Amino acid sequence: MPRTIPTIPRKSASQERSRATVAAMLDATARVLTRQGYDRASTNRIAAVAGVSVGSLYQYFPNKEALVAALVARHNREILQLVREALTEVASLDLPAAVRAMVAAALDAHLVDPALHRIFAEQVPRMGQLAEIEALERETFHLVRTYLENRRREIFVKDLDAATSILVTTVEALTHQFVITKPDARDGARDRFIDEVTRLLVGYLQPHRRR
Amino acid sequence: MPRTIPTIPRKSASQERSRATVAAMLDATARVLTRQGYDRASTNRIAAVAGVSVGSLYQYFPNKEALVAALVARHNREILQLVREALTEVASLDLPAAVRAMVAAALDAHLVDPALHRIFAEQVPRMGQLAEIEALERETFHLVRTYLENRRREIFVKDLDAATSILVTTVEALTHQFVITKPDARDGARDRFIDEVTRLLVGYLQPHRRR
Amino acid sequence: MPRTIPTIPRKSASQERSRATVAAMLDATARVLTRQGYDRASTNRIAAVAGVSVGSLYQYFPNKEALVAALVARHNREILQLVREALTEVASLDLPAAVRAMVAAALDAHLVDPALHRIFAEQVPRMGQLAEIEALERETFHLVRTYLENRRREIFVKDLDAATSILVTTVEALTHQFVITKPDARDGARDRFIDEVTRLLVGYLQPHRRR
Amino acid sequence: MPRTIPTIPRKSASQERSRATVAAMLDATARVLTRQGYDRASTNRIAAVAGVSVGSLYQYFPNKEALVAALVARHNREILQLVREALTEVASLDLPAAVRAMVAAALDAHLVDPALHRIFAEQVPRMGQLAEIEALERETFHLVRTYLENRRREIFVKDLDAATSILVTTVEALTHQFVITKPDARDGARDRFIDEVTRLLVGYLQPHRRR
DNA sequence: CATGAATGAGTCTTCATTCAT
DNA sequence: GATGAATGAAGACTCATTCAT
Repeated sequence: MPRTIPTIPRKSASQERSRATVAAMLDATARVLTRQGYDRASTNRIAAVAGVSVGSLYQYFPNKEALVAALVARHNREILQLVREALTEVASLDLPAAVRAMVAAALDAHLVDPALHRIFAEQVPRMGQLAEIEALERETFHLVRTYLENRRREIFVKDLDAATSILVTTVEALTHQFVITKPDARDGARDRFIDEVTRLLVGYLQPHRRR
Repeated sequence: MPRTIPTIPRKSASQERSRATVAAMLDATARVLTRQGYDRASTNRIAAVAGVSVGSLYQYFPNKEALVAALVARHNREILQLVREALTEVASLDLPAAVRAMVAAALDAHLVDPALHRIFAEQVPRMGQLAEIEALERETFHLVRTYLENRRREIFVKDLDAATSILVTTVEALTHQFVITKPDARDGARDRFIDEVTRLLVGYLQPHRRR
Repeated sequence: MPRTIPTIPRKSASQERSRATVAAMLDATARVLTRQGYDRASTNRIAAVAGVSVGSLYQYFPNKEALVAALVARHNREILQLVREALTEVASLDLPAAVRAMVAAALDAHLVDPALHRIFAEQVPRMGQLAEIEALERETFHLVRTYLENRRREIFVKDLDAATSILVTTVEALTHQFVITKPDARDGARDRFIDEVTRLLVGYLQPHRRR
Repeated sequence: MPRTIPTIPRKSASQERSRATVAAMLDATARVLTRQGYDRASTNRIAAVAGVSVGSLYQYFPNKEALVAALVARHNREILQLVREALTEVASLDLPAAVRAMVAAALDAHLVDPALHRIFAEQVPRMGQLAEIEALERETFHLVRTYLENRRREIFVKDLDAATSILVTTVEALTHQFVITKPDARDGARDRFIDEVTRLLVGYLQPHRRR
């Protein structure tokens, strides 16, 4: 009996091209967004940069918002990937090591595309309401909360939700600011930053411990 | 005792009217900005809401950016006022009390006009580069740093600048988030929030202390 | 006592200019509509023909539909004027003379701007729903019905509404068709046409009479 | 007697499929036209509704106009069928019966697809110039004229062409209006309508007769 | 023949800004 | 100084049509 050579089904040519086209569009969106800002990012300009016609762009995205949302989604997928991995590996670590890993992961996440991240944060209207953003926040919250829950005996907090929220928000804000203000930080500065943030948060979660 | 006739030179009628007109324009800007968002805030709409003609608006502001910048400046003056007062009164307090006061002041600052604050933070392009914002940040940084400097012996930090930055950024981020997500928080929730943030920061600055 | 010279309040310069501008826009709309058809009548083209900028056009009309509606309204005012006058004068005439006058008035109405009338009838979407059209139809119907009511004894119809409707529709259709197919008809042809239509309708309303 | 094997050459599979495809396209056109109006009826939308690709559509029709024209032609064929049959059967009838039959036929014709008919009449640009429409009008005119010619002695008209034109136009207009304004008319209303129109026209053609 | 992705001219509409009154 | 009509560049989006696969 002839063994059928297993064939991972090739994406049909058209599908592949589609994918490439969409990717090019998102790349162009990111590029225009970071180079020119949200206001100047017109669909025509984006299409031009992507090397396609506006018409094609509208074949894939019903409107400008959807285009930006798709870019946010793609960006978030990358970040979520990092965050998930980091928080998975963290499960067995003790709190200081875990917090340190989280902060490091947050930094990595912000360094995926700092300029883009900044535009998202500062200029995209109704960014917060985007389903993608809410999902990312929810999942991050959930992952962190789960970790803390497992370590409940080691930490000191009345309200786990509140603590999670403070943890997540603080890490995000400090990381964001660090990346914005010190885009060229060397490893040394980076490590010192991580140390400090870790100390801040561990001190909050484990006030009893002498350090 | 003869009552002193107030001699502080009255602003001339026209100057006073000017002020009122400008105030009306800024009010209108704030109103339109919060009601409709940055994109929909056209100068014509703002002028209409202010009850003046576009022409008049351009008599006072060379362009839309300047208009928004002026509003930012006015808003910042209010906030800076609060912050200054709080940080002045704080000078004599010990660290926990001082931090608590700072957090409370930050909350008050955010509650001056949360909706407007949010628009500024999320939609105004190149907000960060505005001279007014940088000035506010610089002054806040400086005030906080001065306080910490005076208490240097009581606190544990290697790098005072870094600590100040972490303090300011963390307070800002947590406060912002609190105001955004819990706009209707009662005093109880508010106090608990302040407690937590204070504990977070005092634990960072005074790790040796038992609490 | 100095007699105040009675001054018919001049329209202020700006108002007058406004009027002229709006008139120019409607003229241009009519022109483009008849020359190029509804599809080709873009707001930019109309503005260009009117000698104003698109922006100005949108200062007066919120969208293309409103522009066309305004033109319809203006056209209708002229027509309604004719119809009203004719039907007022007709009150004292006997039926044959009255019908003849109505038909003549309808012809005049159609000759106000036959090409435009045609475009309205054939190409403007949802023309029938326009308030202006419905109003014109309603008033015409009412005027005719009132006349017929006053002559009720002389005419033979069971259902006055139905008869009015038939009268109005028939006159409109025949007139329309005459103007379309014989745009250059001489007086002779015109009179013969009026004769025939009159005979048609009088025969319907007064079947008993020998003619 | 040997049964004749039917030899009428079956359309080849492909020809049959072609026909079906074209029919589907025209159905889709009609559907989109009545559902969305002429403006919104894009070729892509039509193709989608027809379940074919735009490309296929352009294989059969060189452009949008041709597509609409073909639909008009198909619709006209149905109507012409009705009209022809009616006017053929009418040949032997006396005038009142004949007119009544014509009006009834016109009504039937309008009820083939009233919504589509309306779109044709109100929105399709340059509808009147379409060869299909002119042909339909010409043939109708001719059929009616022939009938009247055969009855010349019984009717009173100076100009047979003019009379035919009045007859045809009036029936068309009244029928159209009836279908538009009373789409749900019961048989009673329908019969009364036919009565009135018949009386109108017979009175015109046979003024001498007492009725 | 069929497909449907791609095209890009053209549409409606908005808005910062100017300037004659 | 105030007014607000006018401007026109620019933006989002559509759609008839083509053509490589």
